[in-house]
Amino acid sequence: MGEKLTTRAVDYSKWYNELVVNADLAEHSAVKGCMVIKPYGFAIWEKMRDALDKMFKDTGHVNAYFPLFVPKSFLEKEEGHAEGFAKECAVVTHYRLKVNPDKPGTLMVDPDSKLEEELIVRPTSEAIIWNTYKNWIQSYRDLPILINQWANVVRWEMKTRLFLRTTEFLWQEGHTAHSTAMEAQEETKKMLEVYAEFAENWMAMPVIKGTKSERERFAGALDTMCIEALMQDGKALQAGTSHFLGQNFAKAFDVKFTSKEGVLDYVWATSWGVSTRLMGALIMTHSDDNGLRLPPKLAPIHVVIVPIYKGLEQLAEIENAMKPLVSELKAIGITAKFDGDDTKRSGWKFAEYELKGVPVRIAIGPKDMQNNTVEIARRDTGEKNTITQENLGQYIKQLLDDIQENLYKEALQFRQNHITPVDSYEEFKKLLVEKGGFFLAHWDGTTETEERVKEETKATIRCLPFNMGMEQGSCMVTGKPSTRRVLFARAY
RNA sequence: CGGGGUGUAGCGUAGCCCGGUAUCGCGCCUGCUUUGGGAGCAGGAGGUCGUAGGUUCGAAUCCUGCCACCCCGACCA
Repeated sequence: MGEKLTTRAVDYSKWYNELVVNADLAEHSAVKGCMVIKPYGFAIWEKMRDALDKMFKDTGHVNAYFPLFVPKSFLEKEEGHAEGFAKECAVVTHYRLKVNPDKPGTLMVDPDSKLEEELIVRPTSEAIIWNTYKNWIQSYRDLPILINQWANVVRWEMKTRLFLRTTEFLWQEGHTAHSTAMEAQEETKKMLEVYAEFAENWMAMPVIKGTKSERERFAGALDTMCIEALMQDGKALQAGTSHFLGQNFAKAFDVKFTSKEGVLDYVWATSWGVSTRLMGALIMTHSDDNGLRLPPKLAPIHVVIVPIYKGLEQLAEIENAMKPLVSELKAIGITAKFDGDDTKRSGWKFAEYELKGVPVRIAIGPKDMQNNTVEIARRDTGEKNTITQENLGQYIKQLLDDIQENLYKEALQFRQNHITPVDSYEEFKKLLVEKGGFFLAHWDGTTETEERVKEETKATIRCLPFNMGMEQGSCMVTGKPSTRRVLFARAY
């Protein structure tokens, strides 16, 4: 981990501020872990959401919506699930306020409005959804159910971090029900693949697919698969998870179906989700010291046109000259913005759009007007070229594709340089500090060893990667026999 | 919840030890000059110094209580 990257990690706050601010309502500490997503930041989220939503639909899923509140008794039903989430729940105990008789002008909770049963603001929706599925499923003919929900959830973490761990966050959660274990397992894997494809093709962020160790597994799941990404400061980030829930929730909520053969059995389940954390991942994967670098597929604005002019007449002249280009780009699906704001100087605009991560900038001034040229700058490399105005549309289309690909290549290169096989615990500890990134090491498969590593180094097992062959070896910590390497890293 | 620290303009700060009505930068407003990489100059607006009390002729400064926030640990997508 170089000095520069450390600095850059700190500076993310500046880029974040373009997109989002921490909620700071009346300096109330309770909402400081929440965030206000500004329009530009939300536009990026919408792009991500739309792309994912289409992928879900293309794989046979439909959207629905379930209640925000989960009765406490529902949450209790699946034991592992309940224990996993108990410590981070916001709880509704009353339903009414009244004017405080002792302190006029202030409100107090009306003690007469105490709820019989507390309501939990959903930290995730398995409980409320499985309580609903119970009524929807009787026969194998009712299966599978392939539902996704776009929603907000609340997890009252002790420590929050913008985008990566906010108290309230936006996400999607898929909840599916199947008649066989195999079908549910296939679904779990399928959705993980969808996430991986989205991360790599849309976010230009390479990920490692794998299975979580028992310790890191989702509360209530039999198996958790994940995609793990590497941030520029050498820390790993879990970017998405897909869980095989077995029959745990069906048993907890008594969801049975009659099979074709007339046998009564519990339903098999999966759940999977990604959140606004992905925006953090996007920023921390591609940003440089000048701000964001957005992959064109997720950029709200693809091209910004900055006029350089003296006087409003010249501005109007340039704007007119650029109108056909804006239309041409629009026709081929490229969003272009002409920034004719006369209250900002061109140099200011250059810096501003770099901060915002707009992939392509066109600058055009009197010289260009005379020569029938424009200056084109690409955000990823900073490269600037003066080119003729002929065929600009096609040129830009190609350029955007190049930028998308280049961002992925750069990130992949960085990650490849930061996957280090290690065979001794000493080497592991040394390189973890000096180099950072992912480490492939042998592990004896026990939770005790995993916990010891975490305690001593703050690194955890990110996953047991797919597509990694068996290999005889010995655990780097205990020396006990091991049949495969697993992926370690310090993580967010 | 334990240990440490800090509250001064929209933001970031100096002043506090050693009491005399608050400094500087960014931002904001006005004017002129500028405009091919976050403009320059001049003028201006904006502060119950976290809060309640105490000491004092006089408190941002000293004392006490309260509140809030930040950092380190326990939790975690």
